[in-house]
Amino acid sequence: MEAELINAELVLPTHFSFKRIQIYEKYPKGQPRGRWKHLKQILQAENYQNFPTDEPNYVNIESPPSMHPPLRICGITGFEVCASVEMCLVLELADLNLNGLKCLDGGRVLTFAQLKQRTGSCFLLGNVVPYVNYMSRHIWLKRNGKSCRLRWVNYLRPDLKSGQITPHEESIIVELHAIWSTIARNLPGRTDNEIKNYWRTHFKKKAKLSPDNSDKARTRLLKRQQFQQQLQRQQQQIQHQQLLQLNQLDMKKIMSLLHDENEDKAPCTPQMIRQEMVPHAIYPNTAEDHGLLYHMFNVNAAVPEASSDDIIWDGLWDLEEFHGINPGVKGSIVLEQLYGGLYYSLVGGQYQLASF
DNA sequence: AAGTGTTTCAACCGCCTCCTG
DNA sequence: CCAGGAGGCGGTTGAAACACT
Repeated sequence: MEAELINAELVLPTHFSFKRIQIYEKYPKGQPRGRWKHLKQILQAENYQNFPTDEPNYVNIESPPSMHPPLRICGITGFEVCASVEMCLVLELADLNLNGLKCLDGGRVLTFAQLKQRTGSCFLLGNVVPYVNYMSRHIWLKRNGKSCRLRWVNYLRPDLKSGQITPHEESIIVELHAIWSTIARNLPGRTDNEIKNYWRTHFKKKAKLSPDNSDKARTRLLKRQQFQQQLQRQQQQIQHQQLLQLNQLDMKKIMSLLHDENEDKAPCTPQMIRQEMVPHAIYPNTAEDHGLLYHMFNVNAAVPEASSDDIIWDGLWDLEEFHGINPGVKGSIVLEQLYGGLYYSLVGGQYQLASF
């Protein structure tokens, strides 16, 4: 195994820059400018090609977010990393050992794209610790988990929205500018980096040209505060209504689960309830999951494309700020909202259902 | 076609907070 | 309580892409 690993390293360069892949072709003699492809175009094209296993390209140098052992909750699925079924599945499929030093796919380096193909989902890759460690240690040494994660979040995430910023999105950016992460949370599929860049490109120059006197600044601040207060009020109202509905709908199921727990004498953890009630991996930043969860809250209602409802709906995901809950544990937050007045408390090593 | 200025945007940097052991 | 690490966040950089002459 080790010998084959060394062979793979000889084939592959020691380090890839995310940006400089075509640098040697820059402005060749006799070639017109303007023929360079945007990185997005390169990626798109490569997605439809079958590269040899050990041939590096823009697709297979992707890395999923780092998932180091101290992190208990998967940043992608919201589930506990150790308890993840997907983890076992991926490890089995990728034929990895836990040290991450075993060469993949019968001695050849398995690319990210191939792993993605095998598992069938990008979501599962959030848990492939050995794969990331292997890659970072042996091939792309100058990338750490943080830079890979950043690339995933800002660029590779499957639920990222492409295309122009819509007027609706623009209005939110204008209202809330300079708090990029908040804006990003309110605009599904957009990253804070993208919004930041958009602001700098489209508005900063204008702001410089027209002198921003104190009155204007004050008005904007006031407007911003009003907007946030309005948002908060709407969120609270909607949350209250939804919780009332859900309490009625789900109480039976919760009681039956608790009943089962007593029957089987097995501990009923939040994860089990979560799996029972919400069989899909909850990661509400995808359009699909937004749709799913929207229907959970709004039976018989259509998912809005991009309306003021987006703000209200997305605001639900910011509720951890109100409750002071760990922002990484989104799956749990959903459940705490779902069950309204009910929550789980850890008493004497056992989870107990209680009410607020 | 070639040169030059401008815009776009992926990635990096450094500080901060939070979590874990 | 403390130290160390991971991740969040806003500011910044600089190469690629684009626009204009």
